[in-house]
Amino acid sequence: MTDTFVSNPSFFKLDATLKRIRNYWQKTFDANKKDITVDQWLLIENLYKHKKITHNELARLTSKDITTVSRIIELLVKKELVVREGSPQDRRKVYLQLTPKGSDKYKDVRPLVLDMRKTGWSGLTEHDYTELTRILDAIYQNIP
Amino acid sequence: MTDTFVSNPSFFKLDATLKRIRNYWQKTFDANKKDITVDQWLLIENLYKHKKITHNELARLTSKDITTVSRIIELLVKKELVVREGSPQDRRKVYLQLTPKGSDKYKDVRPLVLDMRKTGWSGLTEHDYTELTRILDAIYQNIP
DNA sequence: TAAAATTAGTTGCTAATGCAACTATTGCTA
DNA sequence: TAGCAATAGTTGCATTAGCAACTAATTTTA
Repeated sequence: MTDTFVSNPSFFKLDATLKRIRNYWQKTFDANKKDITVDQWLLIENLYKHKKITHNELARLTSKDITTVSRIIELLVKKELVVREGSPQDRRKVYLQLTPKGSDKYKDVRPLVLDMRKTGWSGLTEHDYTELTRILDAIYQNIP
Repeated sequence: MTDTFVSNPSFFKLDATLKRIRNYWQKTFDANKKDITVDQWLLIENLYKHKKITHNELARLTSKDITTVSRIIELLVKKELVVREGSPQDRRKVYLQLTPKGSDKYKDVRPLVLDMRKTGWSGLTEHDYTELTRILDAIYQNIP
């Protein structure tokens, strides 16, 4: 790998792309009055798939800090989309679950998300997706 | 593009990779007592390259909101790494410039950044870099 | 079994993000 | 030229991020 290559700002491009996607998603949520943020959506998506998990597990699944998860969940509880339920076996643990309202929110928002993913990937191939995944995974693994 | 493909969480992977990189950079800055954040570095890097620019131009160059730039600059001014200088021609404009201390900071931190980029890309080829750039640019352009 | 270490989660703090609303200045236009 | 629109930047607000320090509960170990 040459020096000119190394000096190229890939971090910046990653950051810029992600910000653009995040912004597009948020604007679409807002325009459709979904009353939800992008990261709140990510948590709801994972809670829908995994039914009943703890803050810690949700943090691992979403690559978020547990403090961040804790605070986003706080907001979702206030919106009555999530309930917390202490574990009787291990009283340190708190299980999280979508409420019926939370499940409805998931089903309501999901089509929008699929549409936006389609938009982002239009003109690109499955091979492109494989390549992106491979390269990002490699970078991820390279970092100590 | 198939539906299974579209439902794959590329946003999440981008987010996770970027967070990992950012975290690695910040920890390296901290371990070497550089007293700087990743985004503060990005602004310093751009100010070093462009010498004398406004908040607006810096925002465009870094893909940041102008309010974000304004506040990060505030911190850099407090650290005496940047000076603000009003334009006599257009009194709305404020030009930004690195102080000598700011230039020194750039030269001091830059080797660390080059090293970290090398680490992130180890085992990958220039073609991989080209592919990543191409795919991210395509996604960026796809977003309305 | 008592003490120490680990684990789950919360709270305080600082920073980055982006929208809306605001001030100040400049440019445009009727 | 008076008035309106556009531009540059700041401030207020809510959200996400992550580290450190903390409480509470459980597990390990001496």
